[in-house]
Amino acid sequence: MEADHNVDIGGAAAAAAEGAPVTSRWNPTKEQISMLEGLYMQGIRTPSAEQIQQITSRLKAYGHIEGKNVFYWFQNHKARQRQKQKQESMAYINRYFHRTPQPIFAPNCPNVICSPYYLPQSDIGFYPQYHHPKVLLPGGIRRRPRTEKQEKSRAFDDDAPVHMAGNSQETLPLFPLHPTGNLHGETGKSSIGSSSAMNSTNTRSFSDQVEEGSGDQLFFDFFSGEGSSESG
Amino acid sequence: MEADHNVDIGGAAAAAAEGAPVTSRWNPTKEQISMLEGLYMQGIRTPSAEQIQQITSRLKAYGHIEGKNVFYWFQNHKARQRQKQKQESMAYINRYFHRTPQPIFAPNCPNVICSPYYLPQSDIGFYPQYHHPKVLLPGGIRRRPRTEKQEKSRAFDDDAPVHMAGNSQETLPLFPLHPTGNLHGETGKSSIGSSSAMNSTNTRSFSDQVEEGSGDQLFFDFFSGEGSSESG
DNA sequence: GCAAATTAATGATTTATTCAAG
DNA sequence: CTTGAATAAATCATTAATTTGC
Repeated sequence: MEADHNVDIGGAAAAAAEGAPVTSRWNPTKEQISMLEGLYMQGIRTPSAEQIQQITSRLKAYGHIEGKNVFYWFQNHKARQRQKQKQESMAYINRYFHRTPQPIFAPNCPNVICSPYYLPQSDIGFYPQYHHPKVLLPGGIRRRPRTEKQEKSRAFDDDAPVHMAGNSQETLPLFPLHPTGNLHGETGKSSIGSSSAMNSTNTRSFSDQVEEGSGDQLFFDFFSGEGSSESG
Repeated sequence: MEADHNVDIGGAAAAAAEGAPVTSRWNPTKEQISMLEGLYMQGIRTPSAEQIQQITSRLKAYGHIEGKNVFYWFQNHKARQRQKQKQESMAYINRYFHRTPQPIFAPNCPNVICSPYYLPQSDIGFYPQYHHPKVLLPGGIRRRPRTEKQEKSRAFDDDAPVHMAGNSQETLPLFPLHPTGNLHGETGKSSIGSSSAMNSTNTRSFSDQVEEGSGDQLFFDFFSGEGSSESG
């Protein structure tokens, strides 16, 4: 229970109120990036919810940040590192093919490029998370050593939020989760305020979502219909 | 700590108490599926957080269900419907090619298969959500009308859960969101009492969160190091 | 008829793509 | 061009159907 009073519970909202550029998207500070990279280098690839929370909490000291940002950062960083690696591999292999008389998959297994920059030195691969070296061939070979049994993966927490009743100091960012759901439309910006959405005009523009207006109509209508005559 | 009153308010927990197979994964009831399908047929493709919450609340009357289940259901259903349609389209085209002397793309535009099983009868395609016929050619044509401007899409709910403080009656499930991360882990475990679990025996099979053992070690170690001597 | 073995569905995760802000 | 954010596709894993042998 530290005096985290400044918890800018809602950086965006606060910023808006201040007149700042309502940062529509997270802008990581140097420190934040450093720390994130450090964590990544330590082998953290897909932080668990707990970890995300902790990371977020820590990083909040260096600027506004939410769980989702951490989540996305790792997601993107991982993907892009892999991408980079893939490209390099490809280049390497290409060069290899163009230069040498293809040893027909020599015993050396030249295709195992592993570790563009963070590979374990030898066997110290005991990261809490999974860190499969994962060769990443240019375009074929789809590895899937995940069939082990899966540590158990970290899934949702169910719908738990409700636990923390009145402690307002923390406001655990809960972090985003899910790719598409989302909230209440434009007001969203203010987010934290706890959410809400006082009016949610309508996000219907590009993808799906029914307009909240008539949408809900339909939505509820359906329920009314089914709800009453169902059970059979 | 807890007296294990097993508030079986949750389906899983209750089932466990009863002797049922601790269902490690959601098992929708007939009613739930019917309603979900109805909603889908109404055009709902990617329900917003609010919608998910409402749907979940309603469906709870027919059995245990959580926001994430609803979320996933739509995700999967959408994907699989599309998949199915694609296959059918392919089959159709294949047959077409094998039978007739390819009219060189006749004026009829035979490639527009649209609607394997739920197409509008003639022009009544005014679903609130997008209903792009979206031909779905076997393997090309990647539509992307999403380039509109994006109202801002409905993203996560940020850290919204905190809203309802002590009202234990509803406990709006906030809904899961996110594909992989998950949320506030620790406390989460006990979540609402709905699921989870009093002792973690049941859901833990796949649930989430590492046991925070060595993993956190590293994690914190880093922060200690960076955190203390970082700042610059 | 029932239980073990298979197969088919489908819930849940992860990875790859895509979009757009800075 | 970089990269945070969002969505879709691919995959994995568990549960319900279904089949098979007794």
